[in-house]
Amino acid sequence: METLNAAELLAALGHESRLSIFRLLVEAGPDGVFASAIGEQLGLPAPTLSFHLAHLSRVGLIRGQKESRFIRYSAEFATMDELIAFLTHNCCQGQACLPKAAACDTIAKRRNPANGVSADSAAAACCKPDEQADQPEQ
Amino acid sequence: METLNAAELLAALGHESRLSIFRLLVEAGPDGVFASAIGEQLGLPAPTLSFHLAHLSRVGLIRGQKESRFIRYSAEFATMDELIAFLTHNCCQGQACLPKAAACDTIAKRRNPANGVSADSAAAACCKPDEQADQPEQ
DNA sequence: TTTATATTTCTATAATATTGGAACTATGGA
DNA sequence: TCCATAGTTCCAATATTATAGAAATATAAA
Repeated sequence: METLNAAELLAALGHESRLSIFRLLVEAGPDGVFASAIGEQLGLPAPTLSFHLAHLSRVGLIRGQKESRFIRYSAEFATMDELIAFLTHNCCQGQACLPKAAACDTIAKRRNPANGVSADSAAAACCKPDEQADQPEQ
Repeated sequence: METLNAAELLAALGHESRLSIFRLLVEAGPDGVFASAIGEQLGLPAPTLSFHLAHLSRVGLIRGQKESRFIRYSAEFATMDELIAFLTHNCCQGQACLPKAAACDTIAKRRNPANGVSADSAAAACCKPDEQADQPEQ
């Protein structure tokens, strides 16, 4: 992911209504939520909601799937994943940047086909060396 | 972290120049970089750079430490950490939301005082159940 | 004390984003 | 067909943000 692209994603999330929408969809999971339900839960007028949904869709953070009269929106987890990877990539030149972060030894299992995606996420916004070839620039 | 606060952080990062500054500081590590060096590397006029540094400082993503005539800026890793935690918190109601993410079993070591902060970071922007009491709302 | 350097503040301008009412389109049910 | 509902697009007012020159401040070196 390039800086410009990452900045677009971050800017899309950098608005209270859009962040609320995205978080709602992240918590909802892959099944997503109908647009009308989002608007109801967040109390947004339809045109405003539509504007923000379009913005989030345009940058690829959510996706809408039409179902008869409704549109079911869901989070694009892969995009969020890439964004977080960008933010934390090559932190501190791959050195342990936090005093306590001595045990940076679980990287190998990241995206290991054997166990899929590991569960640690926000653990350390740091310490992800380059040598592991984990999408250094895709 | 509240939604409004997280949105402010994301908005701060949602600008190409500021994101470049922040990434530069993340890669630089805890020692940070002098403001002048940042401006040189990114080719930003001094007032523009100052404007963006002030913005990032205000929201707490970076910190500036004066050293004689210079100011040494460094990333606030803890803030980035909290932001990523907010983004990924309670994803998919704590269920595995990605087909492959069956092995969500390494959460317990998150922030374990024994090994400090674990190395996995961008691994899965998902699957962080609530039950672990890992800052659900601080 | 003068000068150079690092950085900020002031300022005006330009560009961009947000908002929601009104009107429109699409779909399904009566 | 007619109506209700879900959602979008249009539009204009408003608000916010970014930009960089010029001037100001602070520090150190000559």
